[in-house]
Amino acid sequence: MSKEITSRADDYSQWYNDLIIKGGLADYSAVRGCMVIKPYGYAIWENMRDQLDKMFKETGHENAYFPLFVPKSLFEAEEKNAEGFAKECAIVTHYRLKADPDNKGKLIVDPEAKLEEELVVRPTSEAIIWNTYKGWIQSYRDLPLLINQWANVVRWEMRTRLFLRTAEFLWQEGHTAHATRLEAIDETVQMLNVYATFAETFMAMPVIKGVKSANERFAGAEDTYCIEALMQDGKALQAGTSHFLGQNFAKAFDVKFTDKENKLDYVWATSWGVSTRLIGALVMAHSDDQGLVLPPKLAPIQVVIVPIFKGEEQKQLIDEKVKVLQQQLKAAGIKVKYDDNDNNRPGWKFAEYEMKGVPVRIAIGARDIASNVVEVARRDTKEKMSMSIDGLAENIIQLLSDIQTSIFNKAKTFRDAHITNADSWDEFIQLLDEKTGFIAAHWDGTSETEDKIKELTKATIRCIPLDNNMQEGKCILTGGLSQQRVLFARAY
RNA sequence: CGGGACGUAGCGCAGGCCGGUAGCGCACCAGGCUGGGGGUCUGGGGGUCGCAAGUUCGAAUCUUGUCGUCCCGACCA
Repeated sequence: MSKEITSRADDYSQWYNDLIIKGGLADYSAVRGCMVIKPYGYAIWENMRDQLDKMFKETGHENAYFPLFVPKSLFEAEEKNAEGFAKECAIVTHYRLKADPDNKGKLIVDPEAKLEEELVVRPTSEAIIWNTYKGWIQSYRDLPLLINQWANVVRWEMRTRLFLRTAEFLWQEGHTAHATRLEAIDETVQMLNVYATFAETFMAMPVIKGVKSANERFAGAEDTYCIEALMQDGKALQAGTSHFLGQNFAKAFDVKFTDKENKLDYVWATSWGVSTRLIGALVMAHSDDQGLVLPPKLAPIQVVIVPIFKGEEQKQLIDEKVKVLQQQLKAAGIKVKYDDNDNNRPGWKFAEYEMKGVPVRIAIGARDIASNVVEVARRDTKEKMSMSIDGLAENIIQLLSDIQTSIFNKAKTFRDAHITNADSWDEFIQLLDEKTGFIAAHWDGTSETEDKIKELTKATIRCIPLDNNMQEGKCILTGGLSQQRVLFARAY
C-alpha cells in the first residue's frame, strides 16, 4: 500500500517524516521551511497547550499577547540576545506592493514604501516584552509580574525538519519579573519542574533536568536550565528551557523598581518556553515501525471502535450496542471515536488507527455481542484481549492508565540504558559511535574544550544534571581537573 | 551557505538518450459482490508535463535561464 512506513532500521529520518506525513500530523507547505499542522497534529498540540496552560495558571501566571513585530532598535537593545538571534531573523522592510509596470498581473515591492525603521519578526519576545514591562513596573508592589504568551515565532533556519525545526513555530514563552535574584531563580527552577512533570506525566517521556554550559546557554541569559530527552536513535533532544536572565534585560530596557527601603534597583527576570517541537519529541519517543504510538493523556482519540458486520441487519445491532458503550466511555471522560465509515473495511481501519497511534482499539461484531464481549487491542504492545461489555468503561480507564505507565517505563528503560560513563577519550568516541545516547564524562569546564569536543565528535554537552553527584575526575580530552561528570550527546 | 536528488493527475512514479499531442499504481466518482488485519469486479472522471524564453512544421522530451521542494552537512528550540 501507499501508506507503508519506512522502518527505523532502514532510514530513521525517513521513518520520522513518514510518521508525520502519513500519520496525518502535518504537511509540507508552499513556504520553504514552514509546515502546515493538520487537524490531527494540531489536536495533539491543543492537548499539550491546554495541560501546560493549566499548570502555568496553577503556578500563578496569566496569559497576554505581544506584537509579532519588533522594531530593530528594540531588538538590538540587549546585545547578546540580539547577536545570538541576528543571523536567523526575518525582517520587514516595506509595507506595500504595487502592480509591476513591466509584467502584467504581477506585483513588486513598492520602493516608495520603505519603512523608516525595519521590523524584526520576533524570533523570541524578550525585547518587545521588556520594553513594555518598563511601563508596567515602578514599585516592588508591581512584582512579581508573571506573564505567559502563546504565540508563533520565526527563526530563519538553514535547514528545517518537520516539528523539530521549522522556520515558523508555535510555542509559549513565559516572561517574569521579580524583586530579588533568589526569587527569579526559584521561578526558573519552578518552571523547569513544570516542564519536567509535563514531559514525564503527560508525554510519558523521561527527561533529565540540568543546566546548560556557557556555550549552550540562551543568548542573554545568566543560566539556562533545560530538560533533555533521548530519542530512539540515541540522539538527545532539548525539550524545554527555562532561563534565569539576571538583570540583563532590565538593564537593557531600563526597568527599575523601588523596593521597600525606597531604593531603586533593576528587576530580575526569567523566561521559559516549549514549542511544537514537543510533538516531534513525542513522535520519536514512542513510535514504532507500524506508526505513531501516542500516550493516552495526549492522544486526540483514546479509543476507536471498529464495527465488524455483514449486512445492514448486523450493522444496526452493532450501532445500537456501540451507542450505549460510547456514552458510557464518554461519561467516564474517555475520548472515543466510532468509525462506522462503510468505505473502508476493518483491516484497513486497524492499520490506519495503528498508524495514527490511537492507544486502544475496540472491535465489535455480532459474534461479540452474542457473547457480551468486545475485542480490545492496545497499540503499544499490539496485545489483543477479550473484555466483557459489562463494566467496560472502568476496564478501559485502567487500560489507558496502564498504557501510559507502560510506554513511560519502556522509554525510561531505554533512556537509562543509554546513559554511560566514559573515562577515556577512546571510550568516549567508541560509546558515541557505537552505543550512542548520553555519555557521562568529566570535563574541565572550559568553553574551549567543549568546542574542541564538538568539533571532533559533533557531541555537545547537553546539560549538567541538577541531581549530579559531585565526584572528582579528569577531563576526557585535556586531563584537566573536573568536579563532576556532565552529559554529552549528539543532539537534534 | 556547501554537497546531492527531484519538480509529469490528489499522492507515488514511468516516459525523456532516439521530438509526433501522455501512461501506470493508489486515491476519487457510480454500482455490485463483500466484511474478525490494508478485499474484489464492472464502468467512469481528472494532467496547457514547475515557470519563462529559444530551436523546430511540431517540445513532457533538445538548449538556456529561472523558481521551488526534499535529503545530507555547517548553524539552531
